[in-house]
Amino acid sequence: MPRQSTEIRREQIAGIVLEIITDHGLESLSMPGVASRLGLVQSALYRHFNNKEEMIAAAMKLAKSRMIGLVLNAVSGKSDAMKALRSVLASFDEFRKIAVIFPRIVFSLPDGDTLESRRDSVRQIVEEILSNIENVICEGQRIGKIKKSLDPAVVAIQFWGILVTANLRWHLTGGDFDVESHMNDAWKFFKNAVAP
Amino acid sequence: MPRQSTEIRREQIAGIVLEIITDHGLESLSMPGVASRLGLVQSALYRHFNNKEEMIAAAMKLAKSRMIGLVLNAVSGKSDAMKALRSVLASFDEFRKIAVIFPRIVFSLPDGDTLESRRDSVRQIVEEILSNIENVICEGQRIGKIKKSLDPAVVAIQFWGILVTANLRWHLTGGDFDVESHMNDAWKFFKNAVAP
DNA sequence: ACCTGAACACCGTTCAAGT
DNA sequence: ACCTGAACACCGTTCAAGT
Repeated sequence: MPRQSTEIRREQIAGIVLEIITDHGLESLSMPGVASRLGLVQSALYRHFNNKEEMIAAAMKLAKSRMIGLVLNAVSGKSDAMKALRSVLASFDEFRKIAVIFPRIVFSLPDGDTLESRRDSVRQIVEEILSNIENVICEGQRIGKIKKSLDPAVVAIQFWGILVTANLRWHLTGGDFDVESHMNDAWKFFKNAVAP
Repeated sequence: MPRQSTEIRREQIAGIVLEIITDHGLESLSMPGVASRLGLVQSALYRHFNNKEEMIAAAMKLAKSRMIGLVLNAVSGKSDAMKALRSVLASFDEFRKIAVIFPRIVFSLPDGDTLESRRDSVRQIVEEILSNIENVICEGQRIGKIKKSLDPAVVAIQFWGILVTANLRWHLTGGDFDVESHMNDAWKFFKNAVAP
């Protein structure tokens, strides 16, 4: 493998780190592992990142942009707010693939500052997603599909709960559970709860 | 620290491991760390457990019994099903303290069999909790407080979602969020959705 | 039966040295 | 400017040896 500029190496490393965390978890992420995928020696990584934590942060940034893109893509161009929300649930499989890394990060718990900065980056992503969903819900209230007395923030969290519980069930069962049923059931429950 | 029987050592170790995972996370769990808390040398632990994984399993078993106890305690002796459910939400703070370890385990992702056996133990616990909640919901349907057309399993998962999202929010914000508001809002939403 | 101490392979990080 | 190779402290596990 030829020499590469730090700019390119940083991108390569972020991609590999994200892939490893997504497919094999944080515990399987090792400097020798990342380095060998690039045909390098582990110490070479320290030219491009100060430490492992910064490599993880770069991977998180990548995941964030993919995640936001996914949500925006799901809701955009839908004829009304309820269809947009349903479409977010429908893209759960892509959602889930990107989202694994967030609980892994949040619940990994190293100590002190490291913890806080990891957690903060996930919190920002979740807040951005929730705010996007909140917008859709407001739109739903405007067109009279969602009860106006409900607080959009509360509804957004309940909606987010559908994705979160599905994600947990998926990981608890190793993917062996009926996603479609979960979504249908949860959606019916949700729709009934928000109906004017 | 004097010599102790394997029986006593296993209990001591399980307690210490659970405490470390709960307070500092799986990453901070080290053989030297556990051993020193008992005034032992790390290799001494291998007399009582075959490896680190079995120590974690013992800690999980401890957490399971505490968790089930908590739920049973919250629902028992309540005058009706809705009060029992609300009381589960009210005990969130204790719930959360015990429950941290589950996502930590589920999302830690070591490889292969280890993963599967860790995940399975958490799945069993979640299923047991869900089945307890389902029973309460059936009771609620019997006394006419919950719409009879709803599938108790679906309602149980929606209810579980309240705890799960609260737990996530708690960890995302480092405990700096209004639990009571979350519970009040979510409960109102839930109650409205299940009302006959 | 319970524990110690030395050893091994592995990991994250540093640093001097190569090109 | 990018990379290698040796070194260090740390971890999980094994094993022979102590009492």
